[in-house]
Amino acid sequence: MDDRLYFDTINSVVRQIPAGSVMSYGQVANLAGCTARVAGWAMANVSEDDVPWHRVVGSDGYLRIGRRSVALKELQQRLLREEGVTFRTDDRVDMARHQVDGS
DNA sequence: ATAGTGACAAATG
DNA sequence: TCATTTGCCACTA
Repeated sequence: MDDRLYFDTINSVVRQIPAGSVMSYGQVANLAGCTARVAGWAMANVSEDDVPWHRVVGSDGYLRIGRRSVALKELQQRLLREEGVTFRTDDRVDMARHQVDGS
């Protein structure tokens, strides 16, 4: 796993997300110059502590964490709430308020 | 080299 | 509105 191609680029993009804001995987992917799947792969394999992976959510605002990792999902939700991110009753992020305008 | 998989997303039916 | 398909790119067996 030394290639990391987009790995580093994606990490740097995610690091620039301000606290209290979120980005969709597609948004990160666009800025990093790759596709949404690669962004998801990068988040799934992130191992550095300075990467706020919890600020990356699905384009529809849902916290998508595969393999039914409920604990991880709740962790993400908790971290976001600490930063002032508000959630709707559907357990999804209020994108209109917190999504970063990259374009 | 081929096939299957995945923390995605947009298009279809 | 929900379920399925397709496009996408990297990884693993």
